[in-house]
Amino acid sequence: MAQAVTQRKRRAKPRWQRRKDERPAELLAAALEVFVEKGFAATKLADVARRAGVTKGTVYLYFDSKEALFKAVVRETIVPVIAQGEALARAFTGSARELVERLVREYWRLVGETALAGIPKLMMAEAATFPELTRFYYDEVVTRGHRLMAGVIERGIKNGEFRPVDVMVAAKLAMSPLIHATVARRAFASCMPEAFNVQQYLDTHIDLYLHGIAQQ
Amino acid sequence: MAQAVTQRKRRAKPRWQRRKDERPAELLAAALEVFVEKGFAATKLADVARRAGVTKGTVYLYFDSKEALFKAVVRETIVPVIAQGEALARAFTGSARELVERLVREYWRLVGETALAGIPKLMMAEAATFPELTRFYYDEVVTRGHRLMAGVIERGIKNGEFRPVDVMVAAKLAMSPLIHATVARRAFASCMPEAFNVQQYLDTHIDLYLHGIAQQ
DNA sequence: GATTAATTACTGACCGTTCAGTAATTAATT
DNA sequence: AATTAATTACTGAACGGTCAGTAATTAATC
Repeated sequence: MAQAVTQRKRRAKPRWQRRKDERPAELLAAALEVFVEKGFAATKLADVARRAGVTKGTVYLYFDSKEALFKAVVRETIVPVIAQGEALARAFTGSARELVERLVREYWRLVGETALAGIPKLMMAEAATFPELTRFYYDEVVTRGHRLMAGVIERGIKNGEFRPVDVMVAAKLAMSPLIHATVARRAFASCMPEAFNVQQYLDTHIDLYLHGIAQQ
Repeated sequence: MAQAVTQRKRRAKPRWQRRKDERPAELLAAALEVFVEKGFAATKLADVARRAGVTKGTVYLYFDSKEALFKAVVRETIVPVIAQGEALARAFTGSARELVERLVREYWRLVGETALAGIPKLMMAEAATFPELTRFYYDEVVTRGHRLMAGVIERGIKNGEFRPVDVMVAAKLAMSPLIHATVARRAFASCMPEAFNVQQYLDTHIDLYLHGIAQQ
């Protein structure tokens, strides 16, 4: 009788569960949150673990160190998005100006307004601490993203939609208001209570940019 | 005789100097460097002190705590620049488009390519840790800067140089490629060995932006 | 020689990392 | 199906290095 309480019935939930397969992803998601919020140095692994529903020790079953966890967060979360953008550009059949607009809005949908928005902030903040990771990020994310946009702009120049400009520089200028907005919005979230209509910001950027680069 | 070596002669330079008046500014300059490079949490006060030519204890003669030092760095280094920009705009007599260009280039000269470039990076990274400082920075730097640029754009719309757009949004879009460049350039400095011609980036931004916002 | 700017030596809290032990799960045996 | 043995995912206490902050001491300047 008294035993019935303590005795493990099928239904009673145990103090913890074994979730070998799910843990890594859960830890990465928790780590992304905390790293973005606090930065690398101020992040406590106990905090990450708690958010993932485990304790500190468990982190070390799946990652060698705090640094390894950090690197895994960056490497495994952001690259897929670039690939997605590249696929979109390949499949697109409309005009260059339509594709520029599409890519800008898609970036916001997939990065700007998701948890991934934290990654650029994190890389800016921690670049000096992790040179090799920074190199990876710069090559596989920044440059690859710029090349993607540069290709579109080149297409637009070739078919007469756009003025002749340095395509790599123009690509950076198409992206930089986006990156800055993703970073700044998080940083100053508490300071812009009502204002900063993101949609308007995106609309105006697309409008000004396409007017600016348009032929004649 | 043996004394003559240890004895303090007039000429022999003392082991350290008392520099009550200069220390604060020297400590702030050193602190800016280290905070920017390492972030708040990873910065060691002993390191800051060493760069300022003193030891850790001295820091506490002039600043209450690490946090107080950090806040002083932000508060005392950046605001003067804004005031300078405002004065420039007031005194300017040319067209709105010339003033936009002038402000963009001036921002780069005074912030982008100086040690001050670290401040925006720092604020993005540490905003969550210092809400009250962030509010200060947002009000006294970000918003004030945007209002400055918005005023110029409004002038341009009124006199027919520019198309009618939301001036605050347009102001943000004039600045965001600059802020992003200041932050990204530091973060990825080691990754862009030769490339990234800043002048070309500025020129193209001004060109595209003014074309984009120009009437007709 | 009095004052105080600066150094030096110290403390205590914090946190990444380790690892012995525990409990959840699976497999083997009856 | 029930019992027991074996496995291993997970816990949490403990260790040790680091560093912000402080107290005691020294020496530069007036």
